[in-house]
Amino acid sequence: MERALINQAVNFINQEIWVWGWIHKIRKLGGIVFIILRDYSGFIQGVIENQTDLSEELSIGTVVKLKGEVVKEERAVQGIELKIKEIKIQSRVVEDYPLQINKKKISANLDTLLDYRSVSLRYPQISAIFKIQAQIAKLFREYLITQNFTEIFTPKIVCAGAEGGSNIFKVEYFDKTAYLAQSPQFYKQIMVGVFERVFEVGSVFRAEQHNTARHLNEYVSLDYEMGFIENHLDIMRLENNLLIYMLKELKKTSQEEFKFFEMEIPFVPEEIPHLKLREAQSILEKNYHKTCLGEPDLDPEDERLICQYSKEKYNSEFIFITHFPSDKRPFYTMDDSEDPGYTKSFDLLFRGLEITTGGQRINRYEDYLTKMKKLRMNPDNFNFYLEAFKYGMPPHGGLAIGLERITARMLGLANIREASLFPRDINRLIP
RNA sequence: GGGGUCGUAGCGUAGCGGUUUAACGCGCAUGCCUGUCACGCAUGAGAUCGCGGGUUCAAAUCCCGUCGACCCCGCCA
Repeated sequence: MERALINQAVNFINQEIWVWGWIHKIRKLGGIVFIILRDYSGFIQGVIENQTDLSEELSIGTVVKLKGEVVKEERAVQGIELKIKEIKIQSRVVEDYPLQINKKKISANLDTLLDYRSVSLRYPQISAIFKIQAQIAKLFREYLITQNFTEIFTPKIVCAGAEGGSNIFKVEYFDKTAYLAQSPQFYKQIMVGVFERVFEVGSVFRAEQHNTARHLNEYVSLDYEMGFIENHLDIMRLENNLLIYMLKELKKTSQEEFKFFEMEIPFVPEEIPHLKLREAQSILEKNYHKTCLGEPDLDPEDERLICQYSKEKYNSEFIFITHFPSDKRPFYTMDDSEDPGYTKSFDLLFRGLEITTGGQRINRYEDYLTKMKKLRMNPDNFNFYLEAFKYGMPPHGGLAIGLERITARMLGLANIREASLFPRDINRLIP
């Protein structure tokens, strides 16, 4: 008994096939029983007539192998139907589902969905989020590989944080203290000295005590870093092209999943507009009466307003903000010699939220020493990192995209936790 | 870390201007139903109203504490 996938059933009209999956829904109408079966490829309606005892032991979630004849049936929504002949139960349900996964609308709060994650992930509307997320990660890899990037895998247990400060998790490492990586920053820069162009898809950890709809304490960072650049605009150009590629491909592969969210797959302009932070701030003052000039960053409301502006003015849901002040960016950020006090760094905002930070990095050993001295950092603590710069490092830069953030914004999810299979936040460690 | 809101059957909610058998929808169980696709109809089970204390003749309802959740802000992807 070979398995047929549900979405292939249409190729077996008037033939008997075995399909394997979960009972998704049962509708008993007396002498006739309709059963919706779910496998990873889709749904099919099965029908039992005259021997309804076949359905007696079935409940929502029962895992079965089903034998039936595929027939054309106009009365069925999909136009085909499976006339069930035999049912082999593989696994029974021990308890009723705490959530109803077969309704058009999900009627549960986020907290409940997360508490019963193994169940809630079986909602077609919820699993679609992660189908799309998998596509986003795949397309990120795929595109960068076409641009001759090499994928790298860097340690997540580290001896020092890239950003420093208190937002770093401590872990016991035998008789030493180690930390969970906040970013692959140091390692991807080191690897520019090897492969010139590298990328990584991996988890990063932030011990910040935040509790918001856009923060997680563990998230997936899509990173890349590349050598021999002119300036930060090269990094932005590549991200622009990456996004064009991603969304073009998503349009081909994920149209079905997007339907659940009633969201348009976003359009990426040939050239995403960019503004210096100060330009953005004076626009906010002029157009929206916000007083923010001189602030070192945009606050969440500013981000929403500037995205609104970008949409209206440039017809772009994406906008780059560049030239953040030197003292608000990490030590490895390159200053812009033509704009003293400001850096060759940028954020990418998408639908009101920052989804990327990047920029050009310092690449000369002496410049690191000068910068670290100025910031009263001890270079001895970063020997493994600085070593790479002693032996020749080209001008380079890179960025990081928050996978959950881009997923959430693309699908219009209100809370970033919805875009994480098993989110880690300030009070959630289970599941 | 600061501010705000909220905890009532498995899930989503109503009741909070004090006195009932704590209500409704979904789900579940039983029965009826041969074209359902939010199937329908009938009957039924299921809640020490987050927890602890207080006020009162009387508390889901008011007060205090506690635990948990959600939203906003700082910080960030």
